Amino acid sequence: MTLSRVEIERRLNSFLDLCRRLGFKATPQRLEIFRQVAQTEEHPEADVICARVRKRMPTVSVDTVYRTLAFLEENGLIRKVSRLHGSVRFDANMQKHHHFVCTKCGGVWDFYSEELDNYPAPSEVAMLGDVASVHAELHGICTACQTTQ
Amino acid sequence: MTLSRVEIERRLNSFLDLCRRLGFKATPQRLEIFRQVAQTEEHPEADVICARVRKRMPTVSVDTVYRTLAFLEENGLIRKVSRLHGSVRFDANMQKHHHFVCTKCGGVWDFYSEELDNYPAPSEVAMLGDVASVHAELHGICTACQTTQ
DNA sequence: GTGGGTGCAAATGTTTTGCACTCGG
DNA sequence: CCGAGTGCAAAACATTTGCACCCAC
Repeated sequence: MTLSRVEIERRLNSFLDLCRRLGFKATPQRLEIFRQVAQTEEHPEADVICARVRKRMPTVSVDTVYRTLAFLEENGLIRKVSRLHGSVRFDANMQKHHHFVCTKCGGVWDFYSEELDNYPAPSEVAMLGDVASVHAELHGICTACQTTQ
Repeated sequence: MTLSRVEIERRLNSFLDLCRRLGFKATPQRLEIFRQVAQTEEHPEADVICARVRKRMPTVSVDTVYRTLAFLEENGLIRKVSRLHGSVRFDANMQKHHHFVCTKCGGVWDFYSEELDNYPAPSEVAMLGDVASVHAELHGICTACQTTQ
């Protein structure tokens, strides 16, 4: 699936819509930063986004980029593609396994699933490359956090 | 699955084995750092590991912890459970989707799979909590990196 | 006009690096 | 012994914050 002009347009409109609905300011900086994320499928990092934005708007500061990305994420326009609550963790379990992550407390539990280990990649993926391993992350609320309300 | 004394023992032995086989030094620092990762299932972050190591060996420096974790990872004793190739990336695709990650160039591609979206969590997981979403990451080598050798 | 947003600079937190010293094999 | 490994301090990053100024509404 390639990103169509129509889809990019739709995304930009949903940004303008959000601002209109909730009274946020649709500043040129915000629009440009969002455009740089919305018009690509390559999941760029913050510094890459910053560099691209600055090509068109050289005065935009790094912190505006970070603040805007946080703003866009809070309002559901973009997603941070990071795993396990954002920080690097270490695991001495070298068996094939998957993770259940509690989105409330950040706790992580291992679980095993041959079904996931042997998940046959769709042809779509076969065209992209050879799959060597599968790792799934299930997000939800753990029982402890459910009872603690 | 809880971590048994036997399993911890096995892990520590595989560390000593590695050092013996490949001529690395089994220093007390390395052993203690590895023990802290090997004896828990909670996937601790670097600073947590550092703090725990220092309880028993107060003089261990932060950089030794980082260097040792890197050393252990390079030699397949632990895994870094981290974000897509180490850095936080952003994605404006808000549909349910999954990622194919090239372990060579770090490229990330989206793909869709209803099968994964609707993956029924095993009872093991149902006991841990309620699953709200599934995200799979397939790792492999992309076609471009395969041809570039 | 005015408050939400921005830019700057400085602070913070995390990971890496250079170098001299140490100690495990 | 002697070179791999460590400790220290400083550097290199990435991200956040305080504050004065500005411009979208």
